[in-house]
Amino acid sequence: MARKLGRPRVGEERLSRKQILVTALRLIDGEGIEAMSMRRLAAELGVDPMALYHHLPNKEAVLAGVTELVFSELRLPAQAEGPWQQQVSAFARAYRDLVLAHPNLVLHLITSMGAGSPALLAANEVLYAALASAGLPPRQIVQAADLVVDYLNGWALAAGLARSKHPDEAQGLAALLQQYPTEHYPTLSRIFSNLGEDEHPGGMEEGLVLLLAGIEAVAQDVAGSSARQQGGIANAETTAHGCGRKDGQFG
Amino acid sequence: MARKLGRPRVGEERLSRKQILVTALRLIDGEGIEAMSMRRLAAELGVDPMALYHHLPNKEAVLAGVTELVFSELRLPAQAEGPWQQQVSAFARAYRDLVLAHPNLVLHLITSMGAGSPALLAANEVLYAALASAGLPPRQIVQAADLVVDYLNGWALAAGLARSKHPDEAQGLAALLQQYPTEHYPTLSRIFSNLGEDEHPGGMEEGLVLLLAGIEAVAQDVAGSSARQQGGIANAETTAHGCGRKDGQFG
DNA sequence: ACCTGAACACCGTTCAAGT
DNA sequence: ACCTGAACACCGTTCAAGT
Repeated sequence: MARKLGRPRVGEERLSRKQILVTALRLIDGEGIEAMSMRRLAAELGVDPMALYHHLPNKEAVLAGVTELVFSELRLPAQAEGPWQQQVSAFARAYRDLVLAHPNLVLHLITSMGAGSPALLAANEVLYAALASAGLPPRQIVQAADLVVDYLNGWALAAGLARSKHPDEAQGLAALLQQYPTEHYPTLSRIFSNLGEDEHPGGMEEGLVLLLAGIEAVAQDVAGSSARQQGGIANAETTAHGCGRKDGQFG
Repeated sequence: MARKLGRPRVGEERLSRKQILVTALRLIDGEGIEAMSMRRLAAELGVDPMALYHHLPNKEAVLAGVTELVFSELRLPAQAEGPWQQQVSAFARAYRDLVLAHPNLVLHLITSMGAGSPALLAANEVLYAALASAGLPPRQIVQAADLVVDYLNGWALAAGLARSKHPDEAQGLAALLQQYPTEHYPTLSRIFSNLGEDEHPGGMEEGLVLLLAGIEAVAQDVAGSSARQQGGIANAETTAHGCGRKDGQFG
């Protein structure tokens, strides 16, 4: 706070990349993603806006750095402990906790799942190892991992948005439905009226269990007949659907 | 193009809400979401920027209107035709086609799935009707629908981003992996090296099939023993996992 | 009613200048 | 090297004025 101008002496630099990112994250967590402007961030640090550009090339880099910072906090489970379903569940919980700790960053978190930071590759290593221990062949491992990641991102999006918006805006389907006569959307009306008040699911586990059951069905299918040609989940479709039709519009 | 000033005569208004939204969508599809500024949009319409505010209250309303416009194009399948798995698949394909037709809008599409436009309630009506015809009780219908929607949004996000970014940026996990020695991420390296070049899944159907298998497992479970207490997917966990442990950290 | 134009309070970023 | 300050080219939006 003392010095006002000029180059600081060695050891007393006022800024660092890390410090900028930590402050940016605090700003985002506290006031939302739109509050994080370069000028506002600089003000928060008590510094000229342009000083930031000596540590990070642009705003996009700041947001990428913040996202990387958060991902580095991912508390991955120890590998290969317990049944593969529990490994996947533990992975999912770690990701969920990360998102719920920083709901205002959710859009950046989920859009960065495909990026290449080491923290992310480490996370994928854990997920793939869990699925590999289920006995799936490579192609199905990738399919199952994509399924898990896509689901987690979709769930995180919904949960993050619900947390970062004002509670009055976060209307569920049930609430929206009450603005219309019941005969307008008969199935929705029937289902939600037959649902207890506190019976709404909403958690991540419920969906994950269904999803694991689906993966397991394929795993058993593969184990039961390892000599099927070209393997693949097309077999699962036949098995699971009970009707072998492969839709022509697909793909 | 002829008149320059003042109030237009009746019947020759230069602007309409619909026209603004259509132009905004064209701009987004053609040049990306960040190209859609109020000033740019006005220029595209050959009009003063402030003219827009007589038809829409602010930029957020423009984006919401564009999103609603796109959702109104959702080509929902006819209800209750064929087995429920095909109904869900048809619903999923309709949503996928919508996203792939407007990849630059993907973030707004997936964040609006929870909003309350009539088009969206109609879509949910179809999805819930399909799941209801699977014989699931209300609570599991909601769980399964959430699962499907979350997965579709997660998939749409990944697919939309891949399409709207430059192809060189859209690196898959396999490409990123090659920057590291194989012993760094042994499972990932093993799996992707055992995967044929054109064997990468990536489509929406593969995951959906796994997911439907999981729902079906629960549906059979419910049908097979309808007298189980409080029903619910906890049963599916026991059945599917083959290990009755309910993780304490869950929830 | 509908469009205009100036103005306000913001942005991200470049560039030349300070120490 | 690191920070500053003015400047540029944008934003979204308000407000008073035109017809």
